[in-house]
Amino acid sequence: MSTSEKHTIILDDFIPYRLAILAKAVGTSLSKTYESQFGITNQQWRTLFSIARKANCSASYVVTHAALDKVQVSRALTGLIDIGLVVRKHDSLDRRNSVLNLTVEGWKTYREIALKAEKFEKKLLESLNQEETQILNIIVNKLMIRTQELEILAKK
Amino acid sequence: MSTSEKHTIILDDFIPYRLAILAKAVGTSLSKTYESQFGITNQQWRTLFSIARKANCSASYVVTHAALDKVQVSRALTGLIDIGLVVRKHDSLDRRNSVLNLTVEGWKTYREIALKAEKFEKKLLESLNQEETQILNIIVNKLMIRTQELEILAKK
DNA sequence: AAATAATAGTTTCATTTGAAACTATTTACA
DNA sequence: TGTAAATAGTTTCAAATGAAACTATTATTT
Repeated sequence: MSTSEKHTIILDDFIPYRLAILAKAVGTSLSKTYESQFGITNQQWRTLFSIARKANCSASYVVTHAALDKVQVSRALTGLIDIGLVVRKHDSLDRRNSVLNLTVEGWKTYREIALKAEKFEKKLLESLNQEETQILNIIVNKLMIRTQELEILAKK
Repeated sequence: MSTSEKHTIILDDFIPYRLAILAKAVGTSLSKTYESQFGITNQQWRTLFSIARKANCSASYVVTHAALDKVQVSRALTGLIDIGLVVRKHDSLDRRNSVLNLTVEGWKTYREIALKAEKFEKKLLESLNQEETQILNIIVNKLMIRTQELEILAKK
């Protein structure tokens, strides 16, 4: 096989690859601001943020809101309850549903992490001008929708 | 703790989260186009593409070029050699280095996957106009650089 | 030249992951 | 009402992961 077998895909220019690399780098960098200090995983902080957003929510709410699967949420909750950041009750009207809330300590931790996360995002976006930041959000929306469309098309 | 403990982070608006969700969705969707058909993992196709890019390369080249760690590359290569897509020799001048190449079958598979990947990317980017596509690339570059800068700052 | 350090790559082992099976409870319908 | 299906969440188990230890080879130092 000769080198005339040329092709066009260069990994560094391939958008799905670039997005994967970028998201991983950003995520790793962010996680350093809370993992060691609070002993909390990515899945746990997403869960924490979801409950902060909606008191008395169920685990299924967290599944949807935090883009985690139910196994991940179950385990994240076990951890958060263990370290006293979350309390779980059961819905008396439908005992299958859990009723989740942050403890006082949970709110405190949440606020600290939220502050750090905001600072991180702010610093990250300092590299973009206002127009770019705006377009970034539009692009992410469009690509999310497009990916879902392609999924549906592929199934047919 | 009352609901006056309001905060500002909404997961859906938080860029690091949005990037993670998007990259995962795009990656999962793309992987469906090759995983089942070719029995190849994400790490394996990245390795395949790197070797296609540079014949006679070493595993370390793949590590850098495909953004994988050396354990991942080692395992990806074992798999690719097993199924006959890659051959490995040793550099006679420095026997620590491997010399990697695609087999005829490897080139064939590569071309088929490259074609699918290109089609996928094309379809994905159809949702953006030309200006947006251009800005997307600029943004990804800027954010990558910025993330590296923040990493360095954090270490100090 | 022998000892030490560095490099390329592999293997091991403990942890993380997620699909599938499971428990508990509620809803649908025969 | 009793049986089947659905839903919420947990546990299990097998596979994927990655840090650290390892092998093999080459480079550097004394």
